Amino acid sequence: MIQQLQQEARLALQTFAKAKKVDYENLPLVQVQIPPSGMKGHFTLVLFPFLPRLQAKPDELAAFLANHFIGKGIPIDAWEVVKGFFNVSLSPSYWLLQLDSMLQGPAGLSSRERNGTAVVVEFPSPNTNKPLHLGHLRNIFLGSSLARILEEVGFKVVRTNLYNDRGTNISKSMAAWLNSTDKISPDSSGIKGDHLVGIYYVRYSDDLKKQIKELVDAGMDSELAAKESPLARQVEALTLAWEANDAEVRALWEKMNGWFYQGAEQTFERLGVCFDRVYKESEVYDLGRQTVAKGLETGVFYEKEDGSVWINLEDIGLDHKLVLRSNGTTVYITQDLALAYQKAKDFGAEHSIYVVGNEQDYHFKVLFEILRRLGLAQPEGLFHLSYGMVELPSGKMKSREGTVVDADDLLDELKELARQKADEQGRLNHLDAKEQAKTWEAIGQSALRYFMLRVDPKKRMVFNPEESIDFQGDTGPFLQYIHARCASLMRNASSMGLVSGPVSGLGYEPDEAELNLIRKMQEWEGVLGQAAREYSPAVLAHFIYELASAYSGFYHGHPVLAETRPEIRQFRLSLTAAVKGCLARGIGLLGIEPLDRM
RNA sequence: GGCCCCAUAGUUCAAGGGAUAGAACGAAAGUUUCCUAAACUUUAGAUACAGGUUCGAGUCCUGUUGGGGCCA
Repeated sequence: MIQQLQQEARLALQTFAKAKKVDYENLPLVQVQIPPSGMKGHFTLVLFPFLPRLQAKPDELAAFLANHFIGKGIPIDAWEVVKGFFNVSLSPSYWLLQLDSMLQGPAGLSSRERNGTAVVVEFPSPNTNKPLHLGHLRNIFLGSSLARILEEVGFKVVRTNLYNDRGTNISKSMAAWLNSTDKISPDSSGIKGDHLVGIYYVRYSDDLKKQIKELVDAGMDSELAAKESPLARQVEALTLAWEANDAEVRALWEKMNGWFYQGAEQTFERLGVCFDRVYKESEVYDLGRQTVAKGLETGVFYEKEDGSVWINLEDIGLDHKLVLRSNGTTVYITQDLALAYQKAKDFGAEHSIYVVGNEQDYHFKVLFEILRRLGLAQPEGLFHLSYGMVELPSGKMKSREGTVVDADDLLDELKELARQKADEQGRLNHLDAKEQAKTWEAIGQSALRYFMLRVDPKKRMVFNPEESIDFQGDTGPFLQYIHARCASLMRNASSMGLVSGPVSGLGYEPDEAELNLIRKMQEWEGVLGQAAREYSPAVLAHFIYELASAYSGFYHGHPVLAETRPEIRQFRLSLTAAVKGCLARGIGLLGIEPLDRM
């Protein structure tokens, strides 16, 4: 309806302008909004911008528009003008018909022109030397929710993941493992593989610190000590040996990475994500050299005397950027070039989205520019979904200070919290143990997911592990709760022999709260489109909360099954069914499994 | 040193250049013989500072301060 009002208003204003003999071709689009609560009307058209241009008074313009709308069959019931705001109300029968069509099933999306277009979404691309942490969770939630949203609006989505499985980081874990006397494995210790690799990584850091301190105490410069310590040298040697294909080092590397994959995949499964294609840095990095060689031929890159290869990006306000070291080893961006090439070959996708933290903004600016110059990508098809860092109240997470919030631990804690709450209130006693456990998990995850997704991806966010996540108020469990209540109501209805159905023939005039709910649901398509356009699940998250909250208010003041007048009872039951469907769909797009009982 | 991002109630988050800046948590008060009280209702409380553009600025521009990030 918003679109229809906008289009018709445009036509009407053009006609009006013609009659006034003023420029009618460059009129801006009319803003159509929802009026603030307390104002009359279902929709607002903002007339301010047109008043001087059309030399008209608000009343005059509003009357003209109202006439036009009515002439076009838009069921205007009432309208009024407040300052430059033109508020229109539609007839109750219009809203009842709207509800009927919502009950038919999911609102059809009109923007089908994108149908079938492929888009690659890459996330969360972890290093293989440490288990997943809070930051990865934000990444995963964003990536997987965005993938669902894009599918919903008609894209064909390919989910990819890139394991950063080689180089200094994993060498550090390997060094610590080699130096250890215990040499434990996941099988021997029962420790989850990714955590075990992380334990050795931390051990490396601790030992390195000790070695550096000893050297510094012996009088060495601290920078030199960091380079010259035995551990640092060992790591360098391991990395070189890996590059040289040393069989022993490769075997150990395979083994420890294998531990990591096993652990990480377990966590992915718990989170309900799976990937269509998994890349490993070790498999593509060599291709990077070829890509650089090609770029040298075509003059995109240039070579310095020492043999290192660079690109000059001064003309777009960036500086010179290294793409290949003088010793022939690749840098970070070399591999990304290779991977982009590989992805283009594998999927030929027109769109490629990288879900990566905003500390890499500069990196992606450079990467996209290089890809463009190499002719490997259409610039408008590339998007860096740059999300803000997750911080703790004490500041950034630091592995050195042991303040990193582990993903698995956090999921466990939230599940436990959900269990405690449910137990206190004896809520899930009627379910069997398996169902109970599933429900706790779903509640815990809904809390975490919603907590992180409701924040604008671009913004950094603060996570307080002490207070953990609330289950009250603007939270995932609240959404679940409202959905479960709707489900419960529908169950009770069906045991009374009542079912939802068309409402337009009931002859009932909905009140404000009821109309408001229908109007809210009508926003679904616009909200979904915006979320997809802006790559922002947060937009959808806010909408769902508003809908849930509005229903909650309605529920308290409006008996449904207890209502004695059959037509009202039938209307409210159908309204509830529609809200439940809308909530379930929205929650699902955030990656949250909607619950029927909690 | 160069470049990028951010600044809204005590706290965590909203607000396509439009009306009286919305929620939630926390604080204060209330609601349960009634479809799930993880709920509902009410009260108090905010746009860092200084200019500018505009009919209209939390939003755009400039500067200042404060915070964060990136730079083989």
